[in-house]
Amino acid sequence: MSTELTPLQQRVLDFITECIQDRGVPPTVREIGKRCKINAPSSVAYHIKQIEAKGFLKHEDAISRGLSLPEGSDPARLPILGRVGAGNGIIAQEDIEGHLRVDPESAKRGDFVLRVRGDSMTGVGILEGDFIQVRPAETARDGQLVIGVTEEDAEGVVKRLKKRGSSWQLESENPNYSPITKEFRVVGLVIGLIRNYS
Amino acid sequence: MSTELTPLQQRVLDFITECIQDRGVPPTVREIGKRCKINAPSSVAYHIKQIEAKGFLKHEDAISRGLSLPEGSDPARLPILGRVGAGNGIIAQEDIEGHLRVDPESAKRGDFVLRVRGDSMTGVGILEGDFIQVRPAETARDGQLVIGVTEEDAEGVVKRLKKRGSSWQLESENPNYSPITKEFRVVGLVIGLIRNYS
DNA sequence: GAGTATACTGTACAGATGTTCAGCTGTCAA
DNA sequence: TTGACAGCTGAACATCTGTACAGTATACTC
Repeated sequence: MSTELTPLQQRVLDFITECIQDRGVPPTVREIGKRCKINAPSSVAYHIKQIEAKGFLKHEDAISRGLSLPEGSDPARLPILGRVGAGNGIIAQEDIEGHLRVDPESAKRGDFVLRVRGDSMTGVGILEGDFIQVRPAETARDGQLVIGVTEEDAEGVVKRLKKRGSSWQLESENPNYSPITKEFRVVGLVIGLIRNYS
Repeated sequence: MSTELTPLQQRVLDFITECIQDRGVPPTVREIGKRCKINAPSSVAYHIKQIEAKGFLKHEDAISRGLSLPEGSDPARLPILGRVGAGNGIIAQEDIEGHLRVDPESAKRGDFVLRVRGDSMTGVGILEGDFIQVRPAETARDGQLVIGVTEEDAEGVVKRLKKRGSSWQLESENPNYSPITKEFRVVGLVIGLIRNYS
């Protein structure tokens, strides 16, 4: 059995998700059939079994509307991987310090969260203590906010990637800091920011 | 009719909440009756009507398990209420423009999200387009970031509440803006910030 | 051509389910 | 005592609902 959903199964699952999220109540097999142009309730039951077997659905037998979305369909749970130096900080060891949940629409598998340290990016509203959502990537475009790592000491910093002349560098958004011009590597893109005022 | 729930109604609501959150499927009137020692399904229906009338429940008529928690009961899913002027903007009509999910640990019932407009708060890293998580409140302490509304035109702005001498004012974090000294009202506290880089 | 798997259809049915209705019980104020 | 009201009961009912079963159609393999 494939682990992928067929287009029809996807439509069924989409409809179930829509009902649960927008209406709060899961649909019945007949409601699904009506919406997805499946005439027999037993056909719908058949598909539900398939979808459940593939892990995209939880189904309680013999309970009306006994459909629910499995764990992890809620806000995506991203690991907090340590602090990132926005000044001269460090991506700490990859110990997971905790988890932060974010909107699943803006998260992809593999994303992680870093905590900002230092004030080198205050010019673009990235403050000490902020959580930054990072999407692993090895390349980036000119001007993007990235997580950079210098070869020698594996420091990790939030910076803006900039092309100056023929060479690339990592620039701060704070006049007190000078750009990093020595060899570095891009390890991820900054795609989100979460801040908590306590 | 009071706006408070009776102890029994609270137990009924707790059970419904428990079912929805833990099992994913709302209970039937008979399941509620069994758990809450109410023998007649019609009694349960009676209580459900009460609870719904008090605004703690949504109930779709004649639909099995047609119970769901009203907007805002899922602390993780906050309504986006419109834009908030960080410069001279406006809290738009309370139309819900969408939803944003946040970490449930940092959300409470009643929280909502506003989108920042303008650049008056860039000094503290609040940029145009950012989403701000707001907790409704009518009072705040000196120095807190708040959502303020001026009496005359119901404008809503993100500002810092400050006491200057004997009077309070709303200050921007951008030298280009002057403080709001005319009469205003605090409607909420800024407790979080979510930014998406696209 | 035979066999098999997948994706359905149509029907039937037992049980679940929301709702209605008539009536009961206790409390509280007039 | 009376009346109003909230809370509850029990029975009945129409409908909803998940499931089972017996088939059909198509595609693919052997």
